[in-house]
Amino acid sequence: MDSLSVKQRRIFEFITEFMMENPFPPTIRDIAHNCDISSTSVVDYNLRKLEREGYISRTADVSRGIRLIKNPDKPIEIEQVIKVPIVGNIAAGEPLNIETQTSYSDDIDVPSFLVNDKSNVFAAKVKGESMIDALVADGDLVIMEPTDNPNNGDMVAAFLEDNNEVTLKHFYLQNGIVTLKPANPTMTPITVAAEKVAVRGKVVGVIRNMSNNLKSTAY
Amino acid sequence: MDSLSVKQRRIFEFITEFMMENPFPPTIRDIAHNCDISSTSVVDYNLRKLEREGYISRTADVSRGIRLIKNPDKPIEIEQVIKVPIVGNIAAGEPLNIETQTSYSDDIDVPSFLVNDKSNVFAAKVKGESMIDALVADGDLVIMEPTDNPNNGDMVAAFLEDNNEVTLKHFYLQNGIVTLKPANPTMTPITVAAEKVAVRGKVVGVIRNMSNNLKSTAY
DNA sequence: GTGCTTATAGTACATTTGTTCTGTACATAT
DNA sequence: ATATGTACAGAACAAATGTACTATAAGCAC
Repeated sequence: MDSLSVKQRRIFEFITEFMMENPFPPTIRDIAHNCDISSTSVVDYNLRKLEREGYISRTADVSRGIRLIKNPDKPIEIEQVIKVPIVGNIAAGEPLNIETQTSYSDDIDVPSFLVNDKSNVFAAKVKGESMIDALVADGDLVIMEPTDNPNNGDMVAAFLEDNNEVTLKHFYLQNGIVTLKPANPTMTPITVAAEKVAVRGKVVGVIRNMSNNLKSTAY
Repeated sequence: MDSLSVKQRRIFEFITEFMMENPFPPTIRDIAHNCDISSTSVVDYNLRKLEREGYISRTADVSRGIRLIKNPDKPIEIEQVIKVPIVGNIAAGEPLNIETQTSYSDDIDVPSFLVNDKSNVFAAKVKGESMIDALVADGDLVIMEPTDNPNNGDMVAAFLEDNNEVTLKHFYLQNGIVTLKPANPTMTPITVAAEKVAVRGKVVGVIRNMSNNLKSTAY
């Protein structure tokens, strides 16, 4: 008596479909008609069960007072898109200042599967071809999660003191020595003392927009 | 008699707020109480005006049958996210069959700025490291717009008859000869006769998810 | 002034819609 | 067999809710 019956699943599915086409939930009778149920009481009966099991929530005495809580089939998808601030540009030779998060809300909508319920992620636009060894092109949008002690193997945005530049590489720390490996195996890694490296964030995603890319990459 | 009155804006705003907190629109009386209107007929009167001006749409005889159409203050933001089907994998040596768009709706939410109001775009997942010269890594999601005659300079998914594989390259056609240039300038281009190349689609975006990338790219 | 439109109020009505009650059928356990 | 719980049907009820009608007041044109 824990899982849902066929009818309950059918009802839940119908409510989901209905709410994709309408900005309001169906009525009890809408459900009855569409799920081949002859009595409103049966719908109520099954809705109570759905509510008890936590799949929906209802507001008493309110027409269409149904809220979808969790989906029995698909994994719970709260929001399919998350707003992420664009904090600036990443470019070799220029520091990436995350603090300069000015009030102008230059946000971007990022698919939630890139962000995995982390709340403090941010985005930066890559300027120049200098990150090409990390498979990141000019104009790419890099989604990052702030951290200053990444795990080995993470792709990070690292500030190199000596070169005075931010670079995207895979991070490996061993015995106080940091090895930064490019994503492209044909390029050679960089090795520096840990004190000379400041990790700004860990890359969780890259978005490349080529739909209005007019520049002919002739070379 | 074209623009909205203060009360109409107030009503529109309340509906918006209400629908941010509830999965259903307010009733006529909800609006009356919250907008300091004493009569349901006045709400109806103003809703009719809002509908005439195109800000909302109503469904007759249906409780809470209000839909928000456009916002008088903020710019219209139709959808910030677009569902795109994932049609399969791109991998060297395997054909990319777009036709195999089975009913299992394996869709993905893509930020609309990648898709630029094109409706028939699709996505494919890249398998293997063979596209690395196009700055595309294993596991990347490639967003494509179907076409068989791309413009010069477009990044395309091209099927090479001789090699029997799909590859991502910049496309250049001249005198019946197709030149496929990798995105990475250090790699060398491929030159083939036009008949030997079948372009499947034009790449409009790339999405890379590294948030749960557990494989250590050790090499 | 008259006539017209706009904006509002009050009220009544009809429909929509959630809730409840009673009854039946079936399976399962005691 | 009796009891119990689940699942459903039908109907009646009450509350929620959209719609319509009438009336009043203010502004504006003529």
